[in-house]
Amino acid sequence: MPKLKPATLEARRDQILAAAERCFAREGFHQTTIQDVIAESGLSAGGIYVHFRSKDDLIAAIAEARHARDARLLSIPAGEDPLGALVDLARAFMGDLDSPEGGRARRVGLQVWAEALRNPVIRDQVVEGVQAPVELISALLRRGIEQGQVRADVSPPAVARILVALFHGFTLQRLWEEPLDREASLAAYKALLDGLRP
Amino acid sequence: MPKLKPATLEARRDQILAAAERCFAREGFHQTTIQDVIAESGLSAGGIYVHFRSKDDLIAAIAEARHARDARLLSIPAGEDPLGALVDLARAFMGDLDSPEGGRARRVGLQVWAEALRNPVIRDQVVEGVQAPVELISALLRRGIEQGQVRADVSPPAVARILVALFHGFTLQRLWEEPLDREASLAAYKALLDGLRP
Amino acid sequence: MPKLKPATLEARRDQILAAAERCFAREGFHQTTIQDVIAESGLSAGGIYVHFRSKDDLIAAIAEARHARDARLLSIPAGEDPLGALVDLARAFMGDLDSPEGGRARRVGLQVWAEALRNPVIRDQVVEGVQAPVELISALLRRGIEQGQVRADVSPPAVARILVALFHGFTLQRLWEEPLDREASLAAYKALLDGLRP
Amino acid sequence: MPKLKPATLEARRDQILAAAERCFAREGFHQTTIQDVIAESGLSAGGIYVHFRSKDDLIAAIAEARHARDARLLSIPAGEDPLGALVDLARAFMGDLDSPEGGRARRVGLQVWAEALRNPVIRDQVVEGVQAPVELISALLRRGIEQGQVRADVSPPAVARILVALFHGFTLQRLWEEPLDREASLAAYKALLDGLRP
DNA sequence: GATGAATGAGCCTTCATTCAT
DNA sequence: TATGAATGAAGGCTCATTCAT
Repeated sequence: MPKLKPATLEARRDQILAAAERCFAREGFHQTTIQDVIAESGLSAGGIYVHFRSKDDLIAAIAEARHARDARLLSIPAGEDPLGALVDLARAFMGDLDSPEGGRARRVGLQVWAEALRNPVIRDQVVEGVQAPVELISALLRRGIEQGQVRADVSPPAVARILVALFHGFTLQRLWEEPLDREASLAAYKALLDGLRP
Repeated sequence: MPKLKPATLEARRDQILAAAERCFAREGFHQTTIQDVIAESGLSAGGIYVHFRSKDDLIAAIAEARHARDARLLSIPAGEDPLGALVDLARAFMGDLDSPEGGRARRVGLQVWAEALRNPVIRDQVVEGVQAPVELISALLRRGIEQGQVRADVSPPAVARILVALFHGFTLQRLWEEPLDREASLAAYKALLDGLRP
Repeated sequence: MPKLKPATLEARRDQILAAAERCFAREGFHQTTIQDVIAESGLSAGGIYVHFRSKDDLIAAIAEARHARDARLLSIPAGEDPLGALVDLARAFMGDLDSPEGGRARRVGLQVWAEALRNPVIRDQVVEGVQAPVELISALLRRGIEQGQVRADVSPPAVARILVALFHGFTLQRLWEEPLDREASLAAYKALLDGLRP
Repeated sequence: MPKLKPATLEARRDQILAAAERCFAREGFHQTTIQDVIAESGLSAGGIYVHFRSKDDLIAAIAEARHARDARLLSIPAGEDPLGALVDLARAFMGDLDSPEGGRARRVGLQVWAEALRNPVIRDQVVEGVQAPVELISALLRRGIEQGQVRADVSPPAVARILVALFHGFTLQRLWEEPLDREASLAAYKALLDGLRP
């Protein structure tokens, strides 16, 4: 018989997660101290530990949240034209990348990518997070092949992986604040996609 | 006027850098302690500080070394066929990625990419490190356009950026030890490059 | 004027004390957390503080309870034979020591003995707890001297203290789970008591 | 090739142990903070950890030191008269108890006795520490039986255990600063020893 | 009265860095 | 120069206690 309503508890947890995300986006996991999160969240030292067992637990929760967010982004479904859908996907992706929330998520995402090298749990999460877009794009390509809009001599999953890699790499350049011309990038991307036509 | 021969000094420095690289590849910058580097290098605590002013200085040196190494990789020159050169480039890149030394360098590289978000000096280094391949590939593409092997309606630097992004993203997937079929990946890459033909 | 019936209040208090005794017997005063007592008692954090002002207060209550229990054990009265009564006393003492409840009480007792070094209130309690058996045994010995069953050249309180010391030391060995042969110990004890005969 | 001479290192270790003993004698193991030991020793926070892995390690070392000290006290050998030797033993024991150093050792000893209930390593040490005097006294008694100075119907180890218990219990009363008359206590002890005569 | 989330002082420990030898 | 014991400022976390519900 909990004293606070579960919703309130959940809200507190989210409050901490949001504060942690801001901190982690700013300073990275290991340069952020629990004190930073405390200050950012407005709670007290012990308060964090009511909701998270340890700093690592908090990091895991953040990684998990980012993972869930990425999955949500993929809901962009395909229309009639698979290659057009791939362009739409890129456009949506770029749009999210430029939003403050998306930018923060990506900054944390890069920390997660790096952390995946040391933490098997996070690694599995990251790999699983790659799997989903690969499968979505593979499905689009398979449909394109069936419909004769995509050449039949390419392996859909291999191309899908390459395209996901392209998105990831683009994210990196965006995070480093390199001068990216969005439309020129899209045009270049479309040119490459032309290579998939029969 | 150092008492030891400069060569000996340089050797000591390299010994520390090599040890640090192994540590950083294993645990990341911030989870690696100076004690770890000391143990790995076989030197003493004070000994490190003769050659590096601080841990940050050591990290900067490692980042710089990685930067230099990347630049060296780019020496693969282009032959007559620009698009063929892009394939050669990818092949060389993949080969390096699979070598133990290259793998370690990339693991550290991912740490550097993440660190670039917090450290302006490293960020500039990383951006500069992207610039070089972008320019190399741009040059290839420009030549291709001139020679009529590449369509004229694409922006060489934009395509170059996209291709570099693709390499970066591919590196990530490789580091996460996802199951990558090298030849299928190359075939997919070649298919995309076909989109650049006139 | 409490709203709950005093009996209920008392029962809650005893419930907490019983839980605390189990915890203290297991882990000692300072290694037991209030959380441990809460978990053991099935109550809530705040619930403890309705009945005890602080952890120190709880420790004091436990020490007091042990003190009261010890006093109750002393009700073994003497018969006609003072030296025989001393043997009966030892037998009763050993019996209690071997009971689960007595064992737990002694484990806490040892914590109390240690705590007496730092806490004057507990020290006074402990000293008072020694006083009682010393006086009981002194009285027995005095009677023995009067009746000619005990040699007259010994100081009853001094011998009594020594005998109480013997009991305390025996308790220690029992708590450390050393291999003690009860009958052999009693025989040795009786032999020493023979030294008190005229 | 250590920088400081091993002797210096050992001295530092002893300096910490001495400071820790003073603290532990004053406040007990768990109420003493590492900060207390630091302040008492004059070292710095990290300095402790060069010589001891953890607070528990420090406690173990103190317990070990006490153990070694106790063993040293036992070197009082027996002369011709076993019962006389038992009196000498008691006298030496009391003398040590009254010395400042011995008092401190006993205060820590009581903490060790209590800790033995929770810590198997310390328990074994304590049990071993009891074994030694038991064996010494057993040997005395056996010799006494052989020489006809001690009655033959008692079990030497059982009596020895009882006598050690007596010493332990006496120590407790001394630590609680109860009013003990040394000569009266010795007389009472001697009276009990008379019970061992044939 | 009871609950349990929250508080915050303080604990043990780490670790980059220094400096006497 | 090299050594490694020592420094001391944090860092992560605990836990006795409180108080809004």
